[in-house]
Amino acid sequence: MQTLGGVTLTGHPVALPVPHDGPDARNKQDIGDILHQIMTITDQSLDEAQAKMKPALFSVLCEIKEKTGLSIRGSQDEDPPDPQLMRLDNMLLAEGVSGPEKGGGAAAVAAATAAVGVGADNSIEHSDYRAKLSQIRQIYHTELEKYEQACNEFTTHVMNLLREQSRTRPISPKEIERMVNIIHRKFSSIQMQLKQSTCEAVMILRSRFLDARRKRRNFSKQATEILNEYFYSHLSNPYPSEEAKEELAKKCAITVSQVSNWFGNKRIRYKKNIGKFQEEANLYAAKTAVTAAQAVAAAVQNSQTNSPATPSSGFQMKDEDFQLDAAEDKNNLLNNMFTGSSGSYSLPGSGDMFMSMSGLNGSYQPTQVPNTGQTQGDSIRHAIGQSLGYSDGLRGNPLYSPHGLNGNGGWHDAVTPSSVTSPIEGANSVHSDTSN
DNA sequence: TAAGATGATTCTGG
DNA sequence: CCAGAATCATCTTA
Repeated sequence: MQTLGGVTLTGHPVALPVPHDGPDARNKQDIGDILHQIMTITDQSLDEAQAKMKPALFSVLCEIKEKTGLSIRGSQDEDPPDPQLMRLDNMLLAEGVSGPEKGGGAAAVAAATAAVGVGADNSIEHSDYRAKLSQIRQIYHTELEKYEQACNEFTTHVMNLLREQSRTRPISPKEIERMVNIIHRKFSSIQMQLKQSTCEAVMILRSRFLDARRKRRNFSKQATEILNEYFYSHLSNPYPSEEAKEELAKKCAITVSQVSNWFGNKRIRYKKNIGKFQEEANLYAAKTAVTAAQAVAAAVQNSQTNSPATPSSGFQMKDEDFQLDAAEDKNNLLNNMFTGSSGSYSLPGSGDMFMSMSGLNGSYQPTQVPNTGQTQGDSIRHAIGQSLGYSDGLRGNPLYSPHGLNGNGGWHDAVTPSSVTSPIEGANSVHSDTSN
């Protein structure tokens, strides 16, 4: 066991050699010996001593540092998931900026599209949106990668530095780890900024995209025609079913919600000013009638060759549920279709045709038909009523309203005779029908 | 360029 | 949630 000044390296005191020869010479020699001894001890074992002391000192200092360090920033070590960061992440994922590469953002485009409702001619805008989105995505990923790389580089650098410094000052691995965490936190806050600005960019892009959609475009003439045809041929109940809407949407190359919008607007505007729409109604009534007549003729031909003549053997025409009950009625229908004694024509595009035809020349009375010949009017009505199975209760219904509008609410309520402004329409036709 | 038309949105009531 | 009503914003037309 080496000693140093009477103290062992482990700190236990030892007895120094006591000189007992001569008082002076002995003392001198003793001191010299001791000094020599000390010198020898120091020279020989300083390194060894250091090697033994240092870890002890190191751990003590680290412990002390640890304690103070923990008290200072112990609370920061917990890393609760930042709600804002989570929101940003979710949004980026939803927008297709982060997440899988292919198809990313398609959902967002679809959502944006559905929210506004767009026609088929917007694929260019779609691709534009997608291109811009992928641009944002690319920038985002490049930046993210850059940040991550920088973060890693810096972390390694700091770690190396700390390891290096740990030779000369008390730095525990735990502290290095903590330092790494701090660096990561700093970088993640930068990342958050990146995510935030990316989100902003996406929002801006999206709002521009949506604004572009807001710029309404009139439907094509063809689409309006199809919609009007449907509307006027279902005037008593212009509420297309979901299937009908889908069909119309398909035909018109618009969305179902646009069809709904259109019908909503149309119902309101028609109801507000029937007179204004009368001409249009007549036009479409006639138009539909022609197609209907053609279809009926075709059906007659068909029925004559096949002659099923069963009441339930209906046939489908376009979107409407036309049903012919008997071959006899089909013939009646054909015979009477274009033979109104008043000179007006009554064509069975559908049951609602009567409503729009009512204002054609003022002579047509949809249900009562007082001034047309009883035979003619009745036969027409009979033929059509018998031939066409309408769900709106046209057939033989004395309460049938020419505009499908009565005083009971819904489509049948809002129009009072006074609101019928058309001079040719004849307010009493409405009135008489509804009051009957 | 004003007026009207029209598609979309928002609010409200059932 | 849906339809009606009011309203907005844009497009079309004279």
